[in-house]
Amino acid sequence: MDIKFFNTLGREKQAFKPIQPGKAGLYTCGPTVYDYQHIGNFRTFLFEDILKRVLLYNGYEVTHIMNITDVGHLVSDGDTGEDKMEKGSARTGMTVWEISEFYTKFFMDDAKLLNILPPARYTKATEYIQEQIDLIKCLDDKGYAYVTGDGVYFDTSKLTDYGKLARLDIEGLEEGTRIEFSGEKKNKTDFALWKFSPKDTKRQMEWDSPWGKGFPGWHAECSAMSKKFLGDTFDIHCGGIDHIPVHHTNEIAQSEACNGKPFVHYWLHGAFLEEESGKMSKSQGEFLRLQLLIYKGYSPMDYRYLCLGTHYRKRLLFSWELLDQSKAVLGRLKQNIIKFKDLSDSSDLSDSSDLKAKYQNDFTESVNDDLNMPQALAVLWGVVRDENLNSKTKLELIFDFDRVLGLGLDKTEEEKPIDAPAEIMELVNQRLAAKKAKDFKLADELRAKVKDMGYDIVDKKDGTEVKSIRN
RNA sequence: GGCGACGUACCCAAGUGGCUUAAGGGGAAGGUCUGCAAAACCUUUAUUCAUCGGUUCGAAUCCGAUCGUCGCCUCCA
Repeated sequence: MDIKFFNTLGREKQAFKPIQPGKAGLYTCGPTVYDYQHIGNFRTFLFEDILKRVLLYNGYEVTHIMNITDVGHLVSDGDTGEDKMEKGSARTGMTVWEISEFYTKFFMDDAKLLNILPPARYTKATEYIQEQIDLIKCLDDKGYAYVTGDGVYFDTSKLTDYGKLARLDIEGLEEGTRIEFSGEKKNKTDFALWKFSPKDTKRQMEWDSPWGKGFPGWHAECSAMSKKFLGDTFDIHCGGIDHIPVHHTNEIAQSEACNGKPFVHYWLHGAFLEEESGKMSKSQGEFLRLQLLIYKGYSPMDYRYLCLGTHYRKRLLFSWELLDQSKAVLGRLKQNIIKFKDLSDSSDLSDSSDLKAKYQNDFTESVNDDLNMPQALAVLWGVVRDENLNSKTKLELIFDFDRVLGLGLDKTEEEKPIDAPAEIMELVNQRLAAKKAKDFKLADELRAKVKDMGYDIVDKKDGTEVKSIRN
């Protein structure tokens, strides 16, 4: 079955045709490790994870590269040479290298909690400086670069199709410009390939280059590292929707100018997670981290399910109410799985392999249609509710679907009754006695009392269980 | 100023010309079970897709206008 992707290049759904049969090269723009990643960042990483899982589900061998940007993102265009890493260093008192390590670790921990499959390789920008210099040299040799007082720039007027990905209206851009250009750039869209270290300050991160001491511009890394690990031309490149007009546009310019070949066949971009006040942004102070959700009693999987509920190209408005909904749904799904597990031994219905195949087909059709996860979830619920499927088959289908959903459903286990403190158990036993004596008034009072102390009493057929109340 | 996206029930959301006089989930209401709860299960919950006009045998889906919301053009997932 074909997989269809909405290709930003062309703005239409296209059937995926890999360069090498059965294989897919995938490059996804990773985090800039100058701060924590917020759940909005992770929405994009989750979308990319789903994409990769869909390719794997279809039997592709996926080579996935994700960069870690630990240098080179300038705070603003007219800045003083400080980049985000150096700025973070000044803020925290750590060296830039310590900062990089610190936030990279937090990023990877959160990614793991969200059940995001790790890439074949994480590539740190600072570990591939030579490759970036080689790229810039290549552009310089071919006449695409020029040197100014503060760096080496790419001359975008040398390309006839600059901005094709974003469908940039260069003239409109010029007219509507809100920022003043003080530098020596020849064109508004020209961008830095290499920035020189400021003369009066010693940067923590700087390298020698044929043009002078400094650091690479923030687009160079992706072009250089994708070339190294995936080749001049590869299959799929992803990122947030915000990367279309600048970062990805410039990557294309660099790579295609140097290599003389098309850079990427399919560009996929994820829409933003927004709050009531607009999009989540690190530069606007407070932001939501996964750890905060966990602190508030939500599971990382609750958030993953939340993201699954909306198509990746549609913007998503985050709210706690929405997260509550997701938590409720996932809880119900797991309850069902536990029920099916109990029933699956006593094969309640004869198998219906035709029906199973139909569901499998429906699911594949949904995820292969530009990652239509809301549709895929509807198929999942169809399986859960279908009276003509036996429990064993339902479980097989659910776990099969979870290879794409990544909700860790195969690890679903009944919440173990916990060992409550003795004082709680004492009250629980008193209630049980009251219940047996049919003194329900006292029993209910005792249950309320226990609840106030943070525990739930649940009566089961074969006894009473105590659970701690989270949140 | 330029570029672009979006507006489907109380909430989230799929569907983008006839298979759908609109999937799925949450919530709510009623029911089964239980001393009662909780959980689970069953039933019900949009003649209607921002508004107005047009195209068509046929539109939520195409075209136009209007209103509204938002993003980008500056670092950004």
